[in-house]
Amino acid sequence: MAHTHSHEHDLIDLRAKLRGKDRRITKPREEILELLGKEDHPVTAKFIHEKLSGACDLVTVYRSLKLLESMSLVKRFNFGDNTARFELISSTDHGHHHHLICKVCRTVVEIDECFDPSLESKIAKKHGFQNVTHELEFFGICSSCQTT
Amino acid sequence: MAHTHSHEHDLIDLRAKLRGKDRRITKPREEILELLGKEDHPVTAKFIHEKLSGACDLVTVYRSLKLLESMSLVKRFNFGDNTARFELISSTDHGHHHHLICKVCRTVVEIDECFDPSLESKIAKKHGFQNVTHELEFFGICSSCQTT
DNA sequence: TACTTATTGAAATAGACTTGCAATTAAGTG
DNA sequence: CACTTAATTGCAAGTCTATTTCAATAAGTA
Repeated sequence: MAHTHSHEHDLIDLRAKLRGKDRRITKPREEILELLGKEDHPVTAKFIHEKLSGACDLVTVYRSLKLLESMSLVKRFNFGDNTARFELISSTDHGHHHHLICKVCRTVVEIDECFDPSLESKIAKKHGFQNVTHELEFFGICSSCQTT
Repeated sequence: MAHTHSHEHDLIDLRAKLRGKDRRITKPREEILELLGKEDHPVTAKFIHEKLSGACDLVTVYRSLKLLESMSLVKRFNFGDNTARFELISSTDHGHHHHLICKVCRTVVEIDECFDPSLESKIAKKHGFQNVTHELEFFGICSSCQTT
């Protein structure tokens, strides 16, 4: 999702969630969060590390992302290429949305649509599961990559 | 999906698809296909290698799976744990179905339900994509793992 | 059977991610 | 502010999945 709003809110969120948890507000964590606020699509740890160009170690990026994910500030996505991608959880959709990925050029489009939630509850009920969620991504060939 | 039918068909399929393609029918390929025919859920390359206990190298399992996938005999799934899982493509659903995975014990349930295909075509049209498909998996907590 | 070449096994390599540990630094306290 | 404590970082090393290289092997064909 495009984050056209200020990122102030995310940092305030970070501070609030860290406080009183024996966790600390550090520069890498703030920088990563700020960077994610500027991105329109999920990005890899490597990408973040390169964008931050030496501000911190790649290991710290991995560790920070894991922490931010556990605090529900960031969501992890999997586009099937053995590389985790991370996106800031927006307050509007609470991180629940999907993507349309071009199989050729890997272009990513953010998707707002989703199927009816009744399907999920139906499946949960049928198999006795609780807290059922889903991961859904679409794949196809974008207009630029179509051989006409 | 449970494969209660004979696996003969899959082997015939393999032979047919390999023939005339400068590809060979080998023991590892047949054994992997046969093993997959007996499994009810997607399995990892490592699992296959262990089940075949030394019948062939793990590298050969990876290579064979990639080949079988390219021949549309096997489908690759991703359950979000950085490990590819493979399942025989059944003739009934052409490999298109989903799973419900317990976040605690990793139990897998095969799911037949899916959302209305119109959602997919709607998304494809909206963004100018072609050949749009999707990957969808459900996650939750199974009845045994629920803390009552 | 002999030939051609796809396939295999073994070791090396690649890439994403994690872990151990000493050095650093955030944040509370006097 | 100085001091203390423990969380955090950086670096090196280690894991784990998967791929590549290349000589040896074996499938399919004449």
